[in-house]
Parts: sequence; C-alpha cells; structure tokens
Amino acid sequence: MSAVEIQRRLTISDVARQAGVSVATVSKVINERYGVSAETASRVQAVIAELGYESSLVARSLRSHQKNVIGILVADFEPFSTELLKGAAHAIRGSGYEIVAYSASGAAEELVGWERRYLSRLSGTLIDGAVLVTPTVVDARYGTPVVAVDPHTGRSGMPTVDSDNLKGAMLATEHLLGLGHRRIGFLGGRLDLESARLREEGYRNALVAAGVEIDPQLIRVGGYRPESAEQPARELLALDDPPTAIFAANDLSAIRTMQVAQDLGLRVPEDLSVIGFDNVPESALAVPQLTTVAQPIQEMGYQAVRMLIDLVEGRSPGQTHVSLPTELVERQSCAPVRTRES
Amino acid sequence: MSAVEIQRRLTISDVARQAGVSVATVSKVINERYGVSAETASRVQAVIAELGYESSLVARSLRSHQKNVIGILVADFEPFSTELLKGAAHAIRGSGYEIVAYSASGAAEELVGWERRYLSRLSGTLIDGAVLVTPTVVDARYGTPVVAVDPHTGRSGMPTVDSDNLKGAMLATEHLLGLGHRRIGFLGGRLDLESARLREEGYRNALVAAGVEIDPQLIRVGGYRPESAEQPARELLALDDPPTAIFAANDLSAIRTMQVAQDLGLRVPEDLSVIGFDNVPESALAVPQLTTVAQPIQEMGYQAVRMLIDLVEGRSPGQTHVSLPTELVERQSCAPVRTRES
DNA sequence: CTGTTAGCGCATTCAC
DNA sequence: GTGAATGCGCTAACAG
Repeated sequence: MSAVEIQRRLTISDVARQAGVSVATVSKVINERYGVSAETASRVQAVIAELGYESSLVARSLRSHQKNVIGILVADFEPFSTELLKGAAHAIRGSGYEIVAYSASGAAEELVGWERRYLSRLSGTLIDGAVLVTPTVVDARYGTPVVAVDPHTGRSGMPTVDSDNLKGAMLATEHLLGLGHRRIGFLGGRLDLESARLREEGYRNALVAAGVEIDPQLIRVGGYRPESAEQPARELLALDDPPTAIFAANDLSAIRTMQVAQDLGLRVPEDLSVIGFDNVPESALAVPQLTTVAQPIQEMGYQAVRMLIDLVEGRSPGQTHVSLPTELVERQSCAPVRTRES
Repeated sequence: MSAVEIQRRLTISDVARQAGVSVATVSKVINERYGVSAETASRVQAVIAELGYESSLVARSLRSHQKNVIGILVADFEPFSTELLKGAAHAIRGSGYEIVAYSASGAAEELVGWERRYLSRLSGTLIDGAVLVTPTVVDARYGTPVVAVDPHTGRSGMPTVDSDNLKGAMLATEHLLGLGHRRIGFLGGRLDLESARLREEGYRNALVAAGVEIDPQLIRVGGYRPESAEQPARELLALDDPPTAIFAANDLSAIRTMQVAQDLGLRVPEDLSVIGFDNVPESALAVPQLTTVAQPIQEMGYQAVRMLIDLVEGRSPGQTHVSLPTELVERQSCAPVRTRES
C-alpha cells in the first residue's frame, strides 16, 4: 500500500481522515487513553505508521505542559558546543527526551545576554528546560529549569557544570616550565570571563611557584576566537625579548597562534612551544598536533543534561555544582627550550 | 536600574506592563510598524533591552508564516552531523535565519523513516524548511522545503548535497594497492545505504582495475557504527588468510577496527593497515592517527543550508544536486605490506 | 466506544 | 494609541 500524496504538512486530521475516525480518537490512540476499541486503535496505528505521522512539537506543548524536550542553547555551533552536544545526546538516550539545539549563530553572539533572549524565545512554549553553554550572565533567575556549562561569570546560584580551569592552567604552565621555558606568553580570554580569569590565575600561580617573575608584556587578551587571537599573538612574537613558549587559553587561539608563528618563519615546536586548552578534536588535526589541557567536554554535556532532567522532573539533583577534572594531553607542539645562542 | 525579578517566562505583556503601554504597541515597535511615537518607541526598546525580551518562536510562528528558522534534523549528534552543523552555522551567519538542530537521539534512530516523523514534528509550526542529514528515505514529497545531505537511498528528486563516494573509495583502495596490499578487507555500511553501496563499488572497481581478484570473504557489513563494526572486524582478522589491510567505510568503524586489531595483538600499521572514510576530527585523535578519505563535511552543511534558504525564499537554487570532491588524507594507519615470511 | 466542541499560549492585527 | 479577535494543531471534557 503506497502512501498518499502529501503536499501539506501532516496533521492529526490527515490521520483521522485517512483512518475514517475523528481527530479525538486519533489523539486517544496516540496518548494511549482508554475508550478506543482494539480494532480501531490498530487501524489508526497502521495509518500513523504508513504516513509517518508524529504530533507537532508545538501544538502538543500548547496543551500538555510536560513537553519532554530540552534545549541546548549555544551562541554558535563551534567545536566546544558541538562536542558538548555529543555528550548531551548520550544523556538523553533512552530517557524519552528530545533535544533542540538552538543558535542564531552570530546574530546575537557578540552581545552580552544572548542566553536570556534565547531562553525567552524558546522557554515555556517549546522546551522544559535548557542547558546554557558558556552563558555570559548567570545571576538572573529565569522562569525555567536551567543548567549552565562553563558560565563566563562563574557559578553564582545557578546549577553549573564546569571543569577545573585553575588546575588545568597550572598543568599547562608547569609543563612548559618543565621543558625549561622561562619566557612564557599567555594569550587569555577576556577578563570578564570566569574561565579566562582562572586560567590566567593558574598561569600566574605556576610561574610564581617556580620563582619566575611575571612580565606583564607577556600577557595578552586573545578573546577565545581565532580572529581575535591573531593580533595579540603577533604582538607577543614581535617583542624584543619574545616568549619561547605560549600558553593560549583555548585550542582555537592556540591553533591560530601556531599559524601566526609559522607565517613568521618560526618552527613549532623547535622555535616556539604552544599549548592550548580544551582538547577539542581539532587540536589533533592541527599541524603540528597541539599539546593541550583536556576538559572532558562530552562528559560535561552529559552531566549537564542529567542535572537538567532531574530539575525538570522536580527532583533535586545530587549536586548543583559539578566540576570535572582537567588533564594534560601531550602531543607535538611543545619541546624543550633552546638556549638563545644554540 | 536593576531588572525586575522575573519568575515566569518573559512575554510581550511583561514588556507592555513594564513600559506602561499596551501589548499591541509593543508588537508594533518590535515589528517596526507605523503609528508609534518616537518617544514611546524608544521607551519600549529600552524595556526590551533591559529585560532581554525576545518574542516566542512558537507564538510568532502561529501568526506569521515566515519564521526565519531552519531545522537541521539528525538521527543523532555524532561526529558527522556535528561537523555538518558547524558548516550550517557558518551559512546562516548574517542571513537573519536561526538554526534549530533536532534529534530524538536513538529513540527513533534505528527506524527507517525517522526523517519523516521528525519533519512531521517540526514543520509547519516551527521551521520554514529542513536539512535532513543522512535520511533513509527520500522518495516522498514533503510539504516543506527540504534538502537532503548524503541520503541513504541516493538522490531521487529531492535537492541533495553529497560527495563523490565512488571516487573516494577508489582513492582509498588504490592507496592500499599502492602500498603493495593485495588482501584488502572491506568493512561496509549496509547495502541499503547508497553511500555504502558506492563505497563498495569503488573498492571493487579499484581491485578489478589492478587485476586483484575479489574475495567475497573479505567483504563484510559494518553498519557505520562502532558497535556494529566490531564483530565483522573480528571476523575479518580471524580468517585463515586474513587481510593485510582494511578499508572501513567510515571513520568510526575504522577506528574501532584499529582497536580490535590492537586487542588481538596486531600493530597498526605494521601488521595491519587501516583506512577510513569521512575525515571526522576524531580520525586525527585516534592512535595511530587514521589515514582516511576526506569529505568536506562542513562545506556540505554550508551548501545545504544555502540551497535551503533559496528554496524557502522561493528562488530556485542554482543546482539541485551538489556533489563535492573527496580526497585522500594520509596519516599514520597505513604502511607498505610486509611479506608473510619477513 | 466515538464524535463534537472549547480552549491551551502568545504575538499579531484589525477595528476603534 | 488600545481592546479583542485570530491563528495553529492538539487534548480534554462531555455528549451522543
């Protein structure tokens, strides 16, 4: 039996018409309510299967308040957020929930408070709750269950998943120190971003602990994006006494830093060591492969969704602040320092 | 001025109340209609900015039929679809469109026809059109503009973006032949998947062209997923006369194949060469790094969204079948064959 | 057991 | 400048 020709979008009344019953009956079958004969039910089921009908997310959430949909709100689909999405997908498997990942990609990206606007756009009508990926503001109370991943302004009162940025940054810096580097540049995020602040603090702590004086010239703001990291990376390498190693506060900046160095005729890691932060898959695609500090990004997504589902279902989650460990991943972009005159 | 305490989700009437005007006036301001004094308009704008209000996607799409939202419908968030998402995000930048990426992750994944049900769930009420990522069926006509990426059953009448699977598979096989391999295993997808069929055809063509006889024992079905690829990979390696190289039809299967080989005490690439297909970022994270055939996945996402926007806006897209080139990416998982007695 | 009917929520857009 | 009807597809309450 071939499917009827569908020109419009499929609605419950298409199913009803095709099965020769009323819309209400179809609804009952779908929601497994009593009061439908087995025969009618199976006929309706057959039509549903034949047409590939599924109820409209929107219309359904108009009536029933439980929607079984969670939102993952991201400023952009870039390596960090898409990694997170993989973990989120894993978390909903078998849970009966669906994922709507939403982004206006850039339209709002630059602006502080994109997460509030996104939430305003989706919550109440479409999703039961949301994971906010690296939101800019978390002090506000929203009318919806929300979990923040790696919020830019720190934890505040909102349920949060992050990783140990301070420890990770110390690991990175200590690794470079261990290779004999003393002039180590730091390409940070922005100081209004909590993770960036902690990474800088880790950098400073490690230097101080090693008795290396901190040179403010070696600390620049890279802004986490390749485009915004390029200029400060150039500035670092143009110093009279340039660094022999650079710790960039995320992988995308680190990768761009390597490219800048190579443009300037420097070899990585022979002439310049570079270390990143995040361990997005792209870090292994870079040439040379990037040594970096790994955050368990997928796991962060997994945990955030688990917490959110607890919240949505009215259970209090085990913890409201989950912090996952970071670790050093050694690849090819760091080498022992060469003495100036070698 | 601090924001009012918001407990419920934000609606247009919250804005109206806060600004001391009617709901209708706020709507006019938002949609830049005439009939609002400049002073009122700017007061309303200020309140909107202060509250971080944005209109509800759902409510808005009830009235206006242009929603400026496109759906990316995926069976699961895995490396291929998330790569695609990056390209899709790039395509909407500055276009005024937003992206809703949707997946029920596994609930429907196994079933043929998930794309029709997903579409039924979102189209009409939420999105203007959709990119279907590796859909299983494309012969049906949907009531919504749709572009298929790498459809499992070939192109049919639907606008499609794919890559040159046949050529790519020949590249992979020729690479192994060039390294001296003659017993080359093939770990395919399923034969109902067009891409898998083409990759097998490329494999066969290359062997025939090189005068190597095709051994049916060396051809197995891996199903594209790590779990489903494991058993057939084991079988290949357990043959009396096992292959010296395996071409797996996608990277995830190839990576699992390397793990199986390592479990069995084989070294890759010394004892077994493995080549994949896709070039997802994970292929560079594998140990050893996977040699593979690259599809320009991000570019595929970019093109698909461009085509879709043309369709949604009623322009006929330049082409309805875009096929992008594949290329060999040499890394570390392939080596010249060793003679049996060496 | 099945059909009829009245909303659900929110933004838009008439008519005033 | 505002009040009130309207759009959508579905569900729930009730009638037959």
